[in-house]
Amino acid sequence: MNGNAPTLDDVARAAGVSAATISRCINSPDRVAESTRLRVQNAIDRLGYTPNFGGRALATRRTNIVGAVIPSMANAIFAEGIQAFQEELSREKVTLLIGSSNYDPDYEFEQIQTLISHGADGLLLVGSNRPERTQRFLDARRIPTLNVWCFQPDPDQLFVGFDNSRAGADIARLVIEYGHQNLAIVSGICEGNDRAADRLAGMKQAIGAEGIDLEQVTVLQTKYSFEHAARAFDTIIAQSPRPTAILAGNDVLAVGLIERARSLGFSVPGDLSVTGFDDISVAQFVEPGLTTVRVPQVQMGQRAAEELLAEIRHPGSGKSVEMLTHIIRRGSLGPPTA
Amino acid sequence: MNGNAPTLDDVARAAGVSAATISRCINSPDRVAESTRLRVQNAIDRLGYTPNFGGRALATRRTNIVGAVIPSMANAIFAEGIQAFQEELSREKVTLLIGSSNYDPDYEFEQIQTLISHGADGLLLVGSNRPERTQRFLDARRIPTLNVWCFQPDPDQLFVGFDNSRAGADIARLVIEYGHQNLAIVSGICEGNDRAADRLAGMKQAIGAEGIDLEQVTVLQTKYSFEHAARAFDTIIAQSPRPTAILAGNDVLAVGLIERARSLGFSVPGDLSVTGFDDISVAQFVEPGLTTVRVPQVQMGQRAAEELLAEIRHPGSGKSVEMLTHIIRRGSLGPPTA
DNA sequence: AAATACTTTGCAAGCGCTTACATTTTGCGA
DNA sequence: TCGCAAAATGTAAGCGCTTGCAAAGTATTT
Repeated sequence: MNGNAPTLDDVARAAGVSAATISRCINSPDRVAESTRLRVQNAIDRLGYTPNFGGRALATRRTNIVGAVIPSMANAIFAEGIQAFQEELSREKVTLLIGSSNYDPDYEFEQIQTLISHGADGLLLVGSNRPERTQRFLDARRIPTLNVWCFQPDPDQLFVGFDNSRAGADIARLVIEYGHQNLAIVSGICEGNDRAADRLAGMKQAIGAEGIDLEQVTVLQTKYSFEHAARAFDTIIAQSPRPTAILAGNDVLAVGLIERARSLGFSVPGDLSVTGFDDISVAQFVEPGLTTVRVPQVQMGQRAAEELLAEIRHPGSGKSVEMLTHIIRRGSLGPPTA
Repeated sequence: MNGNAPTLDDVARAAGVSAATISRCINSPDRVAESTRLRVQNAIDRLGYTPNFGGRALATRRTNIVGAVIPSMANAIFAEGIQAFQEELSREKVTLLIGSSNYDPDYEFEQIQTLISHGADGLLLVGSNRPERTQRFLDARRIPTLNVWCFQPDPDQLFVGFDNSRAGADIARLVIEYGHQNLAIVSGICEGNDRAADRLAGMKQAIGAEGIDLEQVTVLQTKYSFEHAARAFDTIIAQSPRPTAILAGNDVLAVGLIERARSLGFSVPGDLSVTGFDDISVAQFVEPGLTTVRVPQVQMGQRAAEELLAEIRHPGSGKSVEMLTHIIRRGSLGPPTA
């Protein structure tokens, strides 16, 4: 905040009216006479006045800020959704405060505290299972909170997301339909990440239900990076019998797997099929295109903004929304070669 | 902000001291006697007190928030840099407020106003040429501001970036070295985007300097999307003589060009070379890999945070930093086939 | 024991804004 | 022309916090 920024009083003096009138010009223009409003507007422009945030927050007990804590900004997965979220918010003159947790629950808690101490009127969080401590803090503060990227039929919380488990099951089923019997899964790290855990659980459940022995399915958990995926690939390819399809918990992993496969001379899907999850934009630019689960990020972001704002303005009025995912078929999944 | 949140006075009453003492316990603990501090801390914990942000901001005229306005969050180009920026900030207990401008100067101005009215102590902006009006506003407010993604030897402004023009020239020169004489450029829209404009200018300058007639070089400006790039490709490929290389102002455009080329049956770089700019992660996953200019996003973000914080804490102490780019050679650029 | 310096605490004045209430101005019907 | 309701504006009391200054309490020195 700047020392010499003009204040309401400065504007009032310049326009020859009282501070209250200026305030009204800004907050409820129709309660002010046309002529004064013009004069005031003029003074505001001339002085370059912007309301002081602290003063306003103090007086209204509202900040018009909402906070979001996402696992990482560097990840394309969240970028589009958060962009949509913020566009929707700014339409309502609400500003977004962003923190990122690096997939670490402790760090997430810290970020949540920061956001709240900075006056966030509400919070957008990714996923829903967080440590007791975090949950307690949130409950105590009664800050409107909305969870995205997952969905649970819990009436005490707000969700705008989808069923990761079901989506995981869907894609696993598709792979099996193609005739694959020898599978491997490369998942993200499940600890502290319910989306990853649910996807994995869904996949396993479907695989089991299709009569494949889960003992025979290699499951690796690894960080979301091309390099880690490559390493995972090396482990998997060394096994015998060698899997004919790898289900990845995430497109980044899938792309990493494909790249590694190709650079080692394997053909995808000839020697090996790969599926992803999320449908980030790279998915259509790898060779072959990635068969993956499309997540409605943009809608999710928009809808999340709507519901969170509703909840903030009229507690109790925000609603949970379950969104649907669907599978995008591209070249990376094919039938196994005998 | 919550209605029933405990205030300083509540804590004061609970601890049996004055509000001032509580405030001191929080902000300068060593000016308070050990015994009282303990008692106060106890009361704070018991009541679950957190300082009210508005009150504090009002009293200290500081928010510990910095704002950033980036063209788009959906664009991978900015994601990594901003992530690094925010990590660096949060190390210093400073929070990031983000706005996005959608490459629209008016909207950018609006976002800047929002950020400032929300109390941002400083601002990170992308690029440097903005409308008179915006600049005037910024100057009037004397808000510490730092520009990234570009560099100018202007002592009155802070830059942490690189010379887009030089980088553009570099890549153009490389293409010509490969033997291309028939060139086309697909640039981003230059209006209101000095990075795009500088890159284009640098390319043109280098092309001219190498003795190629600029009149013969088709230059298209288009939005940053795969679709727009595809359309640009169609225009270019219809020309005669047909260019043997296309210089893109950005990796998104380059990837779009390559995809379109391949889907129309052209071989890259056999029939046509393509170069990009930025080295976003897709660049290494397209087929062929994209020859492009690597921009040190992460360092830029980190360094920007350091310098901006310096400038905020001690006006005048922030320094401009010029970073270097270098060309990453991958398969998309090859010699022209006669 | 008195004088001095230092530490610890309290008092109270804002910081810039909103808003209930009071006051003034305006418009309009009688 | 007057009276009155409605519209426009002003007054002033906070919102929760920090901080300069003053007061009170303690320790140290003479």
